[in-house]
Amino acid sequence: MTGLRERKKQRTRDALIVAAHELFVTQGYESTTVDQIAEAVDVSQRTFFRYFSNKEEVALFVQDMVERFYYEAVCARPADEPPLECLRRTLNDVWDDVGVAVEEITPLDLHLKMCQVIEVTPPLLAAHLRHSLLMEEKLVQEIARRTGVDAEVDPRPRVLVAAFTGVMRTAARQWSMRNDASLETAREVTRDYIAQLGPALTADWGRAR
Amino acid sequence: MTGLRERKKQRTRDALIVAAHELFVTQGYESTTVDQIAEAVDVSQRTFFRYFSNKEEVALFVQDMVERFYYEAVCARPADEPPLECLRRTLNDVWDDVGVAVEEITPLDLHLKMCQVIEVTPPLLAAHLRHSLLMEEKLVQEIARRTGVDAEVDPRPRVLVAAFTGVMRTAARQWSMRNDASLETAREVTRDYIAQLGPALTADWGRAR
DNA sequence: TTGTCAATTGTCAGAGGCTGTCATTACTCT
DNA sequence: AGAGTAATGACAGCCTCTGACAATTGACAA
Repeated sequence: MTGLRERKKQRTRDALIVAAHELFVTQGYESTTVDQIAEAVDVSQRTFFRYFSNKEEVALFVQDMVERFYYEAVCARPADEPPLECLRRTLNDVWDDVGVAVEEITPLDLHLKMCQVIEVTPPLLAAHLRHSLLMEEKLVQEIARRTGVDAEVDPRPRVLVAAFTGVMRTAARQWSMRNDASLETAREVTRDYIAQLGPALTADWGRAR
Repeated sequence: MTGLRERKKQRTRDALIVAAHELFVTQGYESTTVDQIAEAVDVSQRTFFRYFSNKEEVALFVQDMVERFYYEAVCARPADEPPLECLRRTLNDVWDDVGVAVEEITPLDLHLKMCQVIEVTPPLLAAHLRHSLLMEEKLVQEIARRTGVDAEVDPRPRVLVAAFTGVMRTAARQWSMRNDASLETAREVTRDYIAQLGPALTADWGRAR
């Protein structure tokens, strides 16, 4: 099924991603031109734009893949789990597999550095947030399906997902600003933040954590 | 205090905003060129970019103002309120004043239509989300100050704000997709969604709303 | 009022992102 | 091997955005 043509395309795409990310990480996103990326892989600029509809897309490609990965893991869960627990446990279970999936395209190291670039580059951060919002909507539909409620009538699926992903994003952001950017610390920070979701909403913040 | 020079600038800026928003609303954001906007106000394209650093900025100017407005209202609140209550009540109290403040720049009608354009225009939505994130960070600092905790150590301010603003955004999004886009319905939708924050997070969704 | 200074603007040139078109090259399939 | 299709390269061109410099206009003091 995988003809030479398709393998070649795959390789070009991956090469573009890795070359682009390396340039972004070393000299910054905005001061890297598409011409440079194309030249690094020895294709024309026009070809670059046939693989990625814009410069943002190549920067966010791996991130988007990770989010799809998480979404699909949620869908594969037993339907009788309480919604919040489902989101939380998926996060925990899926972590290692994500690392493996990423490595098939780009070195994990490079990806983690790229995550930090995304956080500090306004147009990338903006695009990333928008992509996350699309994924949120898919999660809403899935949670609604699992619980048998209609998301257009009952606000709870949207509210739950909004709150949960909001906290996840915050954790990711905090993690990205540390100097030890490893998968392990990312996991810990995220777990800690999610655990605070309940306490943060209660009226009384009396005793600190 | 307000010399002729300054008044003139203000007028040019407002004219650019209104002209831009009218064009965006009628013919779409992406198919409106900066040249068209500049021409509508009879200034050069270069002058447009002296008032707004990019095309997005003129589209989001009023939105950003509204968010600043909310933030400042939060800061003006008594410090002994529980954090969640503070965010919730501010929302309720500030609503009418926002309408008045907007009218000083652009017709309220136009602004509400512009809100819908933002939601359905990818680059605008992206930039809007990013701006909201910056405001979130300011809210985090304010909540941390009021409650006397350190946001770099205690995750609760970030978690609370992330959850709260996440839900607010969701409400805004849902509202924007209705056909009766009035301030009043926006208020109602938002209030309803915020009220569901507690119930959505509990394990048992047993009885529907 | 008038002259000087500073802020605002217009004009021009140019880089960079992105798209349409068309000829050329590279695979696929019979 | 040869027809058919997909991928690519090479232009040309639009639009966003920036730098530089000259022209204009308001502010303010003499």
